[in-house]
Amino acid sequence: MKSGFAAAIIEWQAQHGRHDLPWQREPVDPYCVWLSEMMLQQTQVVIVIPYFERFIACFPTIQKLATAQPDQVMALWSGLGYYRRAQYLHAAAKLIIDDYGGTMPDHVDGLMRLPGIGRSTAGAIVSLAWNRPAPMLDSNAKRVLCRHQAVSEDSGKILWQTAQDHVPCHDARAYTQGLMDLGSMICGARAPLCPNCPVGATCKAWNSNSIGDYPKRKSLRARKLVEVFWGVAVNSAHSCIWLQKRPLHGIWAGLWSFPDFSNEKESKRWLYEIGSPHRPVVQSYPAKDHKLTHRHLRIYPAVAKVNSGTGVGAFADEGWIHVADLANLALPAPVRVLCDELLGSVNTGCCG
DNA sequence: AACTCGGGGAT
DNA sequence: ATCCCAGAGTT
Repeated sequence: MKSGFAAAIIEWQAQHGRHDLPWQREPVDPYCVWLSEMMLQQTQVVIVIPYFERFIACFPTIQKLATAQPDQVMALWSGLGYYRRAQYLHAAAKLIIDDYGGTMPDHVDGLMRLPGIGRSTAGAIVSLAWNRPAPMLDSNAKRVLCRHQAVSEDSGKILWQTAQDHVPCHDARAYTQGLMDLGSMICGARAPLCPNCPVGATCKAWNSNSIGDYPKRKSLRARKLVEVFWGVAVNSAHSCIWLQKRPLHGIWAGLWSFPDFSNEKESKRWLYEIGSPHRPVVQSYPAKDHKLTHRHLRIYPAVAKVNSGTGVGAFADEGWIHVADLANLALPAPVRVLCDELLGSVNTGCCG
């Protein structure tokens, strides 16, 4: 259908929307659109751009990604969070090469069979990559549609139907991009700029002066405080630091971090072991608070400078890591920060 | 329906 | 401090 709503969004997007994002470069590459959608889940454009540029420079095609080492893929995701997304992306790339003849599915159902791609991401990819009609319902679209239709229910059924109903037959790319641009630039969560909105004339929330009621507030739950004790062994003479790979389930699955213990005594005991036969001086570092969506980590690093240990090139799942290799390792954000404080600049690298 | 899974920007 | 963000998968 061709509604006035869609037409207004499309026209507004052409005039005021974003046209210079890295994944919009012509000719539009479906793989780039897919990568961007994966990276953008639950985060923001300004955060993603440098990660996207590094990733696409290293893995410019699905083929390159499919044959990449998992550790290298994870390293390029290091700091971005929600690391399962990187594993899904990598697994999906392999599926496309091995089972799909190297061709990305170009329809919603096919895309949704790939790991990490849900209904919204599939719809975004179909419309943005191939300019074909498909509904998309990210948080921008949700907010715009909730307000425009004055929908207070949080159940997805109504909103998905609404999203489906508004998708235009033509210019699906501009429409989807326009919904996202509008949600981020005009119909924002905080202070919507309704007088500038291209669909304000038909917005039920705006016209009933009840913009603040939509979308419905999510009830937030208190973060649980979790105390973690890190054993941080540093060999300054060799510029290396001891890290181990985390378990494959739970927080920071498969990323490299410091050995963690449930109390300070255990972390210090471990430091004396790794430092033997010398007896390292263990100093307690200031606690670091790291807040996640539903946890509040209070990290107590115990730091010891030890003489044993040198950088090792071939490691299994733990060992001395040279400062130069940290750039190409998947480290959780607070781990990279602490490495940086102890050894100097440890930025995320590109390729090896 | 309720959880899990990160991190940082904006106010 | 609090809220939010181009969500998906599991239980």
